[in-house]
Amino acid sequence: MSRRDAKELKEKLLDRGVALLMEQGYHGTGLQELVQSVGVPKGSFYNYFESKEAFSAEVVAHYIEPFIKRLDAQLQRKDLGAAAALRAYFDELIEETERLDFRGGCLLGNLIGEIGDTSDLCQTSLREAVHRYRDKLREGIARAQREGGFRMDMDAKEMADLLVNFWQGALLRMKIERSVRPLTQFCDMLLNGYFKG
Amino acid sequence: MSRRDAKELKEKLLDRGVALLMEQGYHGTGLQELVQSVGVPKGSFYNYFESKEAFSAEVVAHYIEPFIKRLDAQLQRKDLGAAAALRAYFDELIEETERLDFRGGCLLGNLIGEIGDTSDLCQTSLREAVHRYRDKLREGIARAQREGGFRMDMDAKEMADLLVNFWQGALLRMKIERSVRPLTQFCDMLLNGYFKG
DNA sequence: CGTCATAATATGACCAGTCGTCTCATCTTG
DNA sequence: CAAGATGAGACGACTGGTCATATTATGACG
Repeated sequence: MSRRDAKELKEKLLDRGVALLMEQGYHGTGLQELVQSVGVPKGSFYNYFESKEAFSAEVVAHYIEPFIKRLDAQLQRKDLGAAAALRAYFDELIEETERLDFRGGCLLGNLIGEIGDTSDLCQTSLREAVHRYRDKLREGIARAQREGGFRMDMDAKEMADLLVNFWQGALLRMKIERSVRPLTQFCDMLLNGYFKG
Repeated sequence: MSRRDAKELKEKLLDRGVALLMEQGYHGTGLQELVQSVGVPKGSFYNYFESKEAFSAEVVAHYIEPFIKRLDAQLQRKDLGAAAALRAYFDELIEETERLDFRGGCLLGNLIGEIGDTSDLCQTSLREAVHRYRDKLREGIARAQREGGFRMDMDAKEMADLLVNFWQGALLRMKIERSVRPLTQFCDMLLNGYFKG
């Protein structure tokens, strides 16, 4: 197998890892299941990753990047202010959640709950991923403040932290209620309410 | 072993189940580990519980009850209004979290993330536990509204949902930041801010 | 340009251990 | 004596991880 294929293979493993860890969690997902469903021999896995734990830490980083990109894409839109772009971004996520029948939620939140204080490696990876996400949100919030869409008497970073944390909580609740209600309530309360001042 | 002892044994299994599921999650906890640490032979477990899944569903109910009792105890205090009692309750939890070195979080949140959409039995049990907790919070919030401590222009049930969901999110964040900051931010923003109107 | 020794990588059978579940002969108790 | 509790262990499947072997890529040399 050539080196180029090898890179694609690693990508495939990470992609599949996102899906499996989302569906079944860390301990619920076996390496055998992972490699078989990708078509990689079991032993080969360890050519690409040190361990299941190290693999999962990479999966976390692999998972969050597209969300940051999508958020950034909304913030780049010329037809929307930053406040409206944030709302558009979360509306997008809510719609997606509904399409997926309220399954999954956020891989970061799920893994934090399951192994957030038992795996140092994953804890670090999870913290860094959350911080990158938070920083992108802060960017949008700060611009919304300058544009007059959001209140100015709060630190943008603090607001971004509220947003991230509350969103995680709303996603958990969504999973057991099987309803978008917690998510829309989140938007109404923060983006359309508290943050407007 | 007499019937009375048997009842104590079941209680012991549930208590230990709370601790183990909290530390290691559902798939991370083995029945063998559970029964050995309680001193029950492995086979006996199935006299008390149908399956690991049914056991976990019972653990969930067993877990939440003390929290509801503690919240109720604060609400019964004659020296505090309902708003202050709620704040006192969460302050108590925050202090406890710090003592435990930011470990664990909330069993409900952790299990929702891990198996909230793969185990129907547990999903139901989790939803019911959250609802009981939410209803007790609503009780306090409604009284705080009547006493003039909280804003009146919002439904108490909706406010209780916000409280529960946001608290779960803050607990997740606390775990990876290893700091009470997300929890105090939660109190400041909701109890001392948004809810006062 | 072709050859080939060597280095790098891929492979999958295999390890020791654990999983959740269930059985059943034996023992305890009302 | 009947009914339930016990406890040792069987069950097949699976766990994360290893390693000797097989395959492939490499680059100096003829």
